[in-house]
Amino acid sequence: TKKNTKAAKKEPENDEEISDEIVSPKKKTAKQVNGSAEKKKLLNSTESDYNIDFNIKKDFATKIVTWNVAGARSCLQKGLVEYLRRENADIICLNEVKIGSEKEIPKELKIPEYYHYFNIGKGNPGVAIFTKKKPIKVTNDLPEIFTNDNRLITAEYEDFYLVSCYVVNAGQGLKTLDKRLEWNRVFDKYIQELDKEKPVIIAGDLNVSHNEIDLANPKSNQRSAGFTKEERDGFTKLLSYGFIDTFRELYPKQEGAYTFWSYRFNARAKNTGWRLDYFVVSERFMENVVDNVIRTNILGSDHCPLVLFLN
Amino acid sequence: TKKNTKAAKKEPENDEEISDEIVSPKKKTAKQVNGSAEKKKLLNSTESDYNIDFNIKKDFATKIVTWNVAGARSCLQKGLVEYLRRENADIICLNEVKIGSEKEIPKELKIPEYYHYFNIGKGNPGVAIFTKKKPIKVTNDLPEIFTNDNRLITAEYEDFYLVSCYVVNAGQGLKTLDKRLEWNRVFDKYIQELDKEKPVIIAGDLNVSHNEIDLANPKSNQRSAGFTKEERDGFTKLLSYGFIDTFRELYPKQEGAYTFWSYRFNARAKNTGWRLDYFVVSERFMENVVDNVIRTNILGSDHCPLVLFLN
DNA sequence: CATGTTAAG
DNA sequence: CTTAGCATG
Repeated sequence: TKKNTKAAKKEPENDEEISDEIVSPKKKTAKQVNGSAEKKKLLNSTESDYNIDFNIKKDFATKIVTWNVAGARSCLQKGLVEYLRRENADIICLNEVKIGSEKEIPKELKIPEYYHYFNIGKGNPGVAIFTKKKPIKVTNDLPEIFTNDNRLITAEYEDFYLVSCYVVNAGQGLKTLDKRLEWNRVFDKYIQELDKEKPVIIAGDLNVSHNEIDLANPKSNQRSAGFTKEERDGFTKLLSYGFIDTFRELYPKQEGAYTFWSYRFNARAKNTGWRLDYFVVSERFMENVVDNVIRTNILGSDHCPLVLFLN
Repeated sequence: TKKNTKAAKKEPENDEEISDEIVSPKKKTAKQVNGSAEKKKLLNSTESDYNIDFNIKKDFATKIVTWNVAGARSCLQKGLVEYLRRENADIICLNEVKIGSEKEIPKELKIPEYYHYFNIGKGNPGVAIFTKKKPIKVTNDLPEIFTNDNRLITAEYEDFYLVSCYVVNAGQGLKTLDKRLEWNRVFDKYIQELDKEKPVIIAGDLNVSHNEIDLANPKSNQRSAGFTKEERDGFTKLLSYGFIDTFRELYPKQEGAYTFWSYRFNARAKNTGWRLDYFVVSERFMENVVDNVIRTNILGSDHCPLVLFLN
């Protein structure tokens, strides 16, 4: 095992130089200046974040990051690329990129050293995978249904399938709970099919907090999207097919560990959050999992990134 | 003739103190304004703007300002109130305030010392009049048609009617030219009715450049909204009923005098503008007009303010 | 290119 | 509260 010391790859899709600048100072109007001042002071880092793996004691060979960026173009202005460069993961899974077409993808997002796969479409959440190693195969969305939802990318590697996804949100007043449950059925079936061939790593925003420990206000959210019995049971069912929620496996009693905080009500400062983003892996793959870290203080979205360390 | 030396009014709708920092509550003559050393430097002012009436040689009793603010809440962030306090007009006409309801009006907009009249509605341009002297009567919109368009306010004073309006834009591809021409018909009729009783001052964005001298690129805009033959003839027709375009009357040969510049193409820096905003007055009232100044370097909107000085 | 609006989260 | 989309200018 080595400590993330891969040789520099040749640039696969982009021949730009990597800029030393932190943020390219895009011209702004007077009104934007206020906002940008806050963004500018490296937006999403603290000193302790700088050595980003300072708390990872064990060796690891592979690092995977997943982040619901809630609009990649906005997140870009808040330091997305600088964070990703610092994280230097082998595989980057982004969701809710909210980019409607290929030609709207800012070129800065296509970080050199990575192959870039986007599954995007107008009005849809959109997901992306950036990967240093070229996958054997990459496919978009589910095979039967929701095939134009731009919610899921499957990347097949030598030793596993990586399924990065943004699961259907049950919506205000649970108005899309039915669609969500239909998604669960098709998704579970799809995952099980993959699992017959190779271990599966599911990464992304599963839009559910599994248990009371996974959100700040379980009592008042019994009928809120993300904590209904139906959604929670759906997550239990997924695990029952032979999968493990890596974070909870590693930190079974850890309270206050969330990955999402509403932009409203100053929720992040008060840590009134939800754990909605996960790495879920095939049981037999758990032995390869070294750690799963929630990057709580990386800003730029209403979600924070999660990192999975593999040996 | 007095020099803008009205007795201090009692505060009509708001009991806040008027800050000495911005404008002394005591009225000043134009000369005193010139001599006073105000400290607050505004985002949208230049040194020569600071003594805002420096170029008005004659005495005046009344000052009226009209400004298409292109969103009053945005303009507020860019110094709208500071400018208005500095201008210290007797009557302020704002259009395109783009505020959908009374409760969305920021309280800072309700400048003490003025009575405030808003004609606003969801999705409509919206207009407002602030006035130090309470009008005899204030009415909204045209009497027959477009009565819910929130485009026009009529304030009746002792000596004149003031009609502040935002005229229908003929639209991209002239798709609302018909509506515009229908507006012209009803508007002309309305103005003529008022003119039978008292002189009329029309103030606002008339959404037309009358002649080639009134825009930077007349040749290429023959079929653009604001410079079609139909709209130009409409303006000629309005004048034919006995009205005068005060700016052109005072400065018949002045080129490059515009009141609007597209936000696009760096138009303002290049002065590729249009004269779309006017004071148009009854012929018999012209003797009361001292000057009409275009405040070219007041920023905050894609239009600039216009000031009418009356004796 | 900017504003306010909407729908989604 | 924030984003991206849209319609209007």
